[in-house]
Amino acid sequence: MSLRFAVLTLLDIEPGSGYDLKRRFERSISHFWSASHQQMYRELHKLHQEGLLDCAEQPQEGRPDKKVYSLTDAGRAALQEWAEKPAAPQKIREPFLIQLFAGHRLTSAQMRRQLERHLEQHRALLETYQEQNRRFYSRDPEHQQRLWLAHQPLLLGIETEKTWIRWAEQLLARLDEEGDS
Amino acid sequence: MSLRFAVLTLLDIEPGSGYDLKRRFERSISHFWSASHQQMYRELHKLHQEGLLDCAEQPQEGRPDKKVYSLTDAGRAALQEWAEKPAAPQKIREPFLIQLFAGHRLTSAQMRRQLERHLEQHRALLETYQEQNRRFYSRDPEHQQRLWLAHQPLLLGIETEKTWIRWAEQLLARLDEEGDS
DNA sequence: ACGTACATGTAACCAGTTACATGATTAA
DNA sequence: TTAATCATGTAACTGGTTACATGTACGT
Repeated sequence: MSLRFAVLTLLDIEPGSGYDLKRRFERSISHFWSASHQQMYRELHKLHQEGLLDCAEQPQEGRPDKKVYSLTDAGRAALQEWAEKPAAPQKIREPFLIQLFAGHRLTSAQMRRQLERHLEQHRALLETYQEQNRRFYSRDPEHQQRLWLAHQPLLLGIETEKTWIRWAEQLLARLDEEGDS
Repeated sequence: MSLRFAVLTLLDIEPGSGYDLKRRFERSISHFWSASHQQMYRELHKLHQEGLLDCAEQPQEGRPDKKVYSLTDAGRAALQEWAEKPAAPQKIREPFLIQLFAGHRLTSAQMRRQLERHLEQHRALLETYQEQNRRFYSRDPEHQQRLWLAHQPLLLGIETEKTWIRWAEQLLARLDEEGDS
């Protein structure tokens, strides 16, 4: 259910084509929800069929035609209704933690490598989040004011990554203490 | 792919039936990976077919027969191989953050209600995690020593929940400041 | 000649959820 | 007699991933 409302939300802010949407997804929603272009197109067709979206075909020169989607009244109503409803909190799904759980099958050196690899990945992710954060604060105050709510997930992302990194560093320190036991 | 290795990991620690597995899942792995009993049975059948599991049928009195699964050599090899391999870090998938993103469709009172509802849920989750943590530390030192690695995901869960709660509280405070703008 | 951006799709498959089905035992 | 626990499953559906397909334009 979530993808459809992510799509409706983006098109509510500004109409666009499937291709457009994909890019806007990557720049914003992808921090907390991702989707491939195939999913996007499938969802757009379904939403169109159900009458939640209008579709205007725009012929273009030298490029494939564009299908520009926008919300119908029914679409806006559906989005509104969903936005007010409680959303079920998701559980963590992290394969790496299953590997930790299976840790008795690894030597402590292998375990270290696994942890260090993940640390690297999370540090890199933190870096890109912080970069995006800096970009946000370097824009004009009007922009910051207008989009402050939409900016909050990024802040959560930053804090979550820091938490993960702290945890992994402590675990590494503990692995050192324990030696090869 | 993760479910199959979660199953293999649990059966590597101790053989058991599908029903057993389900309960052990709930007590341990479910903090970071969940599955329904249907998924479990399906996975067990597949793993058995592929020769990664042995199955011993145990007739019981007054109860349905039990199928006790345990790893074959091939199963242990597959688990080992997977445990050494890098695991792709998962992205956050949190519908609530999409709702935040669609925040312009809500009044700030509605937004407050949504946030408070989520805060409650995360506080409750933190409580149950901390309860499990206390139980762990109340057990004998030998037990703590033996399972310290498997206990780490719970610590991560606790810190993650705290982070979430801090973030939501700050957001609430900010909503108050902004008033009904 | 090669890659990237623009633009849209089909098909097959895998993973996860929901609903339904069966049937004995035990404790309130 | 009602609900919970033990124990295993089928079927239909929804959501997500991977692979494949097509074709122009523009820069290097």
